[in-house]
Amino acid sequence: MIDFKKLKQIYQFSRDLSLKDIQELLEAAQVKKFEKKSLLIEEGSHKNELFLIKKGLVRCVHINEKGDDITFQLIPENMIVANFDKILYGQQSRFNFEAFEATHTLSLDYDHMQSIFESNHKFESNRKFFFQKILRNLLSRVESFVLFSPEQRYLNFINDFPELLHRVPDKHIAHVLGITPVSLSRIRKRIADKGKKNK
Amino acid sequence: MIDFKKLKQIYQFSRDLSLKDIQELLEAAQVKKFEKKSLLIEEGSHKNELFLIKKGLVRCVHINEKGDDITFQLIPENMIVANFDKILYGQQSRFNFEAFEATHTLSLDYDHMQSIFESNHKFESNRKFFFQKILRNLLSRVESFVLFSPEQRYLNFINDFPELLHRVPDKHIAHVLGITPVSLSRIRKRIADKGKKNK
DNA sequence: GATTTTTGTTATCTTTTGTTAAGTGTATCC
DNA sequence: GGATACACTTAACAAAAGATAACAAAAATC
Repeated sequence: MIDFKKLKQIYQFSRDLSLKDIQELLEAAQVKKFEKKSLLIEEGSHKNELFLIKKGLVRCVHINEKGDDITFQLIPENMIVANFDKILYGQQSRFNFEAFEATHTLSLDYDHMQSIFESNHKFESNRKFFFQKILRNLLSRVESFVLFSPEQRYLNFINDFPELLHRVPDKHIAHVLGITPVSLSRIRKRIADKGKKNK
Repeated sequence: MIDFKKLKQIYQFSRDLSLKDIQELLEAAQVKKFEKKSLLIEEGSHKNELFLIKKGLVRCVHINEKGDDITFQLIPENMIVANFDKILYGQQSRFNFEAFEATHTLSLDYDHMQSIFESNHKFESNRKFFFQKILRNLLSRVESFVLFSPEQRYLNFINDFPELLHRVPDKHIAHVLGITPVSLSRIRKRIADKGKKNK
């Protein structure tokens, strides 16, 4: 029997496909839900699974040698969770991927996805969709670090992900921006003071 | 008649292919050479061309609103020059890609490459090769910004691209690392002083 | 609802960075 | 080879950031 909920989710993921075309994806993809604080992928894992976040929020966390918990990335709806260490280097994950909110995902094995992409050209647009999402995100982050100051970087973040401000403590956002929480607090104050001046 | 030089270069690019398989790539790819200081892609361009650097070095440069020349990336041998703005967003390039040394490339139109990849599964490994190169580079840069200090970032750079130190002025390296040339000079001094202490 | 934990701000002190400018050595170019 | 341009270092000052600690507000937990 067809799982209509899953079907609907896949449709959102890939609108260009015919019902017949998505048969394969339908069989491969799984709807997976995670409770808050549970791990999608844990440090040391060799999991090759991809997750498209349908609802919720995932925090990609690295524990450094001091034992500090550093948020490497925040992954909200319509972004992709992937074990880069495994996919790019065949190594175990150096990160925990933690459900920061109750999270619904569409999950797919990376190798399986690749073989589907290879065997059926109809999925070409999906392949592009997938890699574009990842590339855009990484590139814009590198740009923000090279071309902008921390303050400008924060303003860009507010602009790009306004909802996240209310869903995530500032300290996590600070780490994503490559600064300390205390420093972010001061930046926020500076921005607020500028706002006052202009009145 | 077969261009053996080009053939040899393509072989390096994709060792897994049979002679027959690379026929298509051979027709599509072009060996292009650039004089020092000439532009592979210029700001404002909608060029969709990819360049695999076979010899030489390309500097990806952004001119900011102050008129400062900021090196966004250094692209040496076996790395790929791509007009991200065009490929990811369909927009004109915000960067100049300048041959910093006399540079030999293997060039391929992006759309053409995609269609070749789509039409022949034998090129699957090439596709992976291509995207892996780009993803690894971007990801490691984001990591270096989020997880490491400027000093550690510089040490990592030395480790990853030791040759570049002697081929590129420090000021360009500083920009790639997201710091100013003056600051890099101080970091270098600090590292040198630490080395002395430990004697 | 009281207690505990987490979060954000602020203060202090130290370190680092940005900025600007000056000085020095090295390449480069008629 | 003399003039010019460029690269790097250093200095001086201001601005910003890191580290740490203290405190208050907010959130989570029981």
